[in-house]
Amino acid sequence: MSSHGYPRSLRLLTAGDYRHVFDTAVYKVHGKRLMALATPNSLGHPRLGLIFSKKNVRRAVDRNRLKRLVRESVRLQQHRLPSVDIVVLARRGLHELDNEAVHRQLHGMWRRLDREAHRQPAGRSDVVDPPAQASSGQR
RNA sequence: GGAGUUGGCCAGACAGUCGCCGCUGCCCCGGUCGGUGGAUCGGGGCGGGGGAGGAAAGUCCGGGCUCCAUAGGGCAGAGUGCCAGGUAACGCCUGGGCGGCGCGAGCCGACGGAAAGUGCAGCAGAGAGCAGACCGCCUACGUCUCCCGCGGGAGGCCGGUAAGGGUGAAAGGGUGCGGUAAGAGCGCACCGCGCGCCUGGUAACAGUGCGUGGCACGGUAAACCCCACUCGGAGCAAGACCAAAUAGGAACCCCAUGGCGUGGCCCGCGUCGGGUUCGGGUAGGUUGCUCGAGGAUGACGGUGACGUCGUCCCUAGAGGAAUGGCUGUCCUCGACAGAACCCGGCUUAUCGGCCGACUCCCCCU
Repeated sequence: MSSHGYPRSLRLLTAGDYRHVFDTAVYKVHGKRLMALATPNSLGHPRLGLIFSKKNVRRAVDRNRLKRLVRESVRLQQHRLPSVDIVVLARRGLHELDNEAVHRQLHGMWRRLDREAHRQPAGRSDVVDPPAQASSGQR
């Protein structure tokens, strides 16, 4: 369990998972040309979803590169992150940043997210719903 | 050696480390079946091996595949457009013809029809379509006036003339001689052109070939149009299968002194018909999904595109979407750019490097 792998369980998989994060969105963290929405889950580890639209990042090569960077960052720092579902959104102009800059942005965002999660420990009803059931309730 | 044309190939390399997605070997755990050793499904660990492109792009053509439609034919619409071949097919490729560019190797061309019809052509210009007299040239014919040595001369009228100037993208063959008042295919020679024949060629087409016609039938068909040929529609979010929860439906059975839930049971409380089966079907999952008009190589046929046969090889298959992050070393300091059902093309983007043919120029022998 001390590994730094990136198995399927660390990802948001279904449209329902994404919907849940957007609907609740307890935490909101901004970086340079990046934004992350997050909401607590009861799984004991974070999960990541990515939304990099063609409108904001024009070329497929850049989209692939940037998504890899975000995943890599989450993979390496998964044990320092709180138990939340995160959706990272790209803003326009993100492709102009190089790998090092993106890594720095993400590092800072995770720290802020962690701090926020500790400041307002969401012990309310949000945590109780597992996202799988939340997705079914949205019809 | 320099300049250039053309065909093909490569797409930073290596090492360490941490990951991702298929495949595969062994081991472990769990479910089901079977039953000690097996089968199957799911998960995990440790090994092995594979993992973007020449354009993966634009989605501009052509197919395969899938579903829908379809007796046959026509119209409309769209597309293609020198000829022959190649191909599953094409708007692609090969060879040939014609025209243009280049000293050349080569390159470029929507390259059918304007003697079916309709239409269009700014400005300039006298005139632009069965043409036209602005300048110029001529005044022979007919006629009038004048002069004079009846011949002749000057001028006018009626005119003649497309050789020259000028306009234009384009002015109704060219050169020369004859001819004439001046001219003119008016006549002739040569060149060119049209038509018919002949010859060569599968054909497009070509020919110091033969005959014939004085000779435009102007341009535009990426204007309508005519002619010939081709084309049913939609797309992998195609399509197929499995299928929770909730609501609703159908059939059958049971019972309303009841059934169901709660509970070990009774009372109680809550609730109302209950149970079984079936089909449709949402979320979700599986499949379609990579062995194919496939590559490599050899032989044979063909000018070639390509075809036939033999041998060998298996080379991404994701799906919120893998093919990467970090570190180090080196060099020539790395462009354009990321598969999404699969092929054949075209077009566009692109740092550079390598190899093979060929052309021109210069130098040496």
